[in-house]
Amino acid sequence: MKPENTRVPVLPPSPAQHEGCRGVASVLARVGDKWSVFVIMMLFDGPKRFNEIKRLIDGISQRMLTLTLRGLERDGLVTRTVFPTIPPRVDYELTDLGRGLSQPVMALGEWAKNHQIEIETARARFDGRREAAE
Amino acid sequence: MKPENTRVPVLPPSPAQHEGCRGVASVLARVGDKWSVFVIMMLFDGPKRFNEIKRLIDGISQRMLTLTLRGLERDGLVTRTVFPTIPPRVDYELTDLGRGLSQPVMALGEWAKNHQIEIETARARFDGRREAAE
DNA sequence: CCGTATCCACCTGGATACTG
DNA sequence: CAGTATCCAGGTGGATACGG
Repeated sequence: MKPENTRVPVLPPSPAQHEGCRGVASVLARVGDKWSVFVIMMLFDGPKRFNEIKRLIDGISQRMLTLTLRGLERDGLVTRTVFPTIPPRVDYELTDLGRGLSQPVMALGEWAKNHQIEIETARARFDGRREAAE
Repeated sequence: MKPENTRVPVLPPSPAQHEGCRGVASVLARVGDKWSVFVIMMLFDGPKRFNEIKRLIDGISQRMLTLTLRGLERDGLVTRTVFPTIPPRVDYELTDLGRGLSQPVMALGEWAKNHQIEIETARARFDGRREAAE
């Protein structure tokens, strides 16, 4: 995984139709990759070790946690500090940038929590109506 | 596409470790699916027709727009109104719920636009350092 | 115009095993 | 403990063609 593997909708030939949607997409790709947001939330209240995060999220594979953390590190959202002790110890911490991003992300999370029921209801209704039309 | 195909990290055995992350995940899955956010943003300033949206986003395939709109409709975020004219005409519009969601989404978009450069810089630095270690 | 259906390349992400 | 490597199933999304 190196450069711009996150292929993203560039809204191509039309120039600046809604102002800088290109950059939005690249961040949204981060937010949307299933694990990044969880990691960000876990790191919100201070630095944590690798396995600590792994335990907290639980369900994430070692591989995915590594990839996610690397991605966040690459984007300058978290720092990785290695303590050359035995056994090795690695701390991950949100950068200022990461803490900044966590604000709107948390807001989104809040909204999600508060409207979760409405969405589930809407889904049930939608699926119900589809079934009625079998 | 019907029920809960959006498989989501449930943070399984540990109960309520950070309060309702389950619902967060399901919304984030919507937000993260590469196109939903764009559609939401396009619909922010009023209802639009199918091909109108398609033209605005441009890069999205007909199939993906259909799937995205269905998903948003299922979640109660947009309404779909069919005018039985010839040729047929279908309008999509944000619901109140959808407009509510668009707030934190827009906030996220704003943040993305404002910090796009920092992230790109961080990426370049990260990739550069990796290359130096070839 | 607004879709649905089909096919298929690619990517994501889990399981597992192995190193420093 | 903190990774890396490999393998592989399943999902995602583009292209294309066709239907109402």
